[in-house]
Amino acid sequence: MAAQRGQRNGVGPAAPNAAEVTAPIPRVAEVPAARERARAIPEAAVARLAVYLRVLSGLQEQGAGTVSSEELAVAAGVNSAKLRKDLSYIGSYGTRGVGYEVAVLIEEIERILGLTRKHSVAVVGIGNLGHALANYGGFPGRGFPVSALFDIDADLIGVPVGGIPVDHIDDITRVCAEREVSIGVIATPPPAAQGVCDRLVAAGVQCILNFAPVVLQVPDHVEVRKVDLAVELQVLSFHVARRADGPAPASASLNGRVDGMVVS
Amino acid sequence: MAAQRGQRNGVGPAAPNAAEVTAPIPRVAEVPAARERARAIPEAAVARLAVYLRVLSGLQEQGAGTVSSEELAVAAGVNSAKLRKDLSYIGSYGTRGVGYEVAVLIEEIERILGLTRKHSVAVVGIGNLGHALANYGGFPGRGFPVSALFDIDADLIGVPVGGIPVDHIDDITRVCAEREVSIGVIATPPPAAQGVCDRLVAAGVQCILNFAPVVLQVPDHVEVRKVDLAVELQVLSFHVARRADGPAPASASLNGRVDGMVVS
DNA sequence: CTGACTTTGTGCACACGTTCACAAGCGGTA
DNA sequence: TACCGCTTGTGAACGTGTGCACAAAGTCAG
Repeated sequence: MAAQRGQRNGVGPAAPNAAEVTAPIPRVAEVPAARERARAIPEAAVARLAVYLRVLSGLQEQGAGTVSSEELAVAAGVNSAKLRKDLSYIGSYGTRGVGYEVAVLIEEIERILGLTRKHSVAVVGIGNLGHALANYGGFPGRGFPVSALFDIDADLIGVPVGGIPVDHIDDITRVCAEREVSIGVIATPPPAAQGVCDRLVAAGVQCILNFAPVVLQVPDHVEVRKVDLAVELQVLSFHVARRADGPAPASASLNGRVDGMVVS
Repeated sequence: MAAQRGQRNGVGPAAPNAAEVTAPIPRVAEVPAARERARAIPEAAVARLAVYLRVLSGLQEQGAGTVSSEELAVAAGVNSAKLRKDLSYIGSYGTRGVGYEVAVLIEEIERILGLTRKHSVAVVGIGNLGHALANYGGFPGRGFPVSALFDIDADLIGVPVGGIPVDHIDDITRVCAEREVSIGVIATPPPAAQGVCDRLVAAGVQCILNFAPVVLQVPDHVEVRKVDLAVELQVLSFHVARRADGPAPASASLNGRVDGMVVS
């Protein structure tokens, strides 16, 4: 979340009945509004939009033309009111009494998430995880071509992984510039992470996805997201421990899931 | 955040002066406050506690005896007030005017996170990611021994990965029971995820870490956390796009990071 | 023993995110 | 055309989490 220093307009204690934000102008005037709107989307909502997008793609493949907020919400595992609010952040693309047109929604979410432009990804650290990431099919299929791989191990240099040859980390600046990499993924051992991060930043990468269990220091203009597997497990561990204490609320639980669908 | 249905005792506006943990006199009827307290720790704080724990381990290896909230906060990348509040959720283990004793803090955080007990982990889906997880050193070193691996591919069965032989997914119930697996990790292709999830639940697994881009349906008593790589990238993409619009705040940024530390 | 200094622990206020509930708006139907 | 039922979009209430600022509580020097 880094920055955020910017003072927000004095919304204060819930602007009583502030001038209707929707503006008197019919939503035809979308030019500045659409872009300006993006700044206001809560981080949490952005992450959910990505989930909706995936669900919508699935629906589209099944030939669905429209969906109601209720259907989509269930499929995405959220409350329908939240879903509608999330969608309202990007505009009004639904039809009352009917629902949302799948194709339109996909297009709009992709636009807001910036997926209309391809974002080249560079993966640094071609160990087990790096291999997995380089081969991960979910990336290129969704607008994130992995276009560069780096490592420091001489044995790996030049060897293609997932179709892309591994470059030496010393060439990171040049290669990233050449291939217009905008997102860097750090999958190195912890001690190397900050150094790699610095190099990525120097190479002009704007966003970093960090898998190393290290707190990265970056300039304000660089966005970092981290995925820490150990932390995830520890949070789960906490829940196990918490449950072990409480006298357990008897049965109750075991809700109405019935389908015994099994891996096929 | 699946469940949460349970009605919380009317803590309401901050229990006036919650009994001090160390005090032998639990003025609120209930039992050991320490356990009860666990229920009140915000999810976000739990995740940060895990981070503090990692930083503390590093400090301990460097021979540090005590740390102030300020030092620890900087190392963990958070605000010191937030850190103190997070620590206050687990008790009062600091000394005013001095700071926290590293060893004590480590012990207490581990206790709260339930790390004093080992949690066996089962990884399902031994593809690229599954391999990475099976070999990931961060798990066993921190109380999470990976003790079972499963896949549906006959060619993999019996082959040891990271020292553990792969079992067929059909044996999941038996093997998980034998090895007392409490945490399941799903690293299968999306279509297989829900089926695997159902089997894990049937096998008695209480918590699941899901890497498949699918919304899992589980009974209320099972805790699920998901890691979705595509979503992470899309959120980053959103930030890139957002930045591309705004007139860019000129330079400014580039804060005072100086150390040119580079991967060695 | 006293007083100055340091750092914790937390009350409070604010901002953010979630949920509810309902008016507005649209399609279908007679 | 006028009505009816359905679904969206959103104002407002609520709950949670964050950050500030300070009293309480301890150390250390003299």
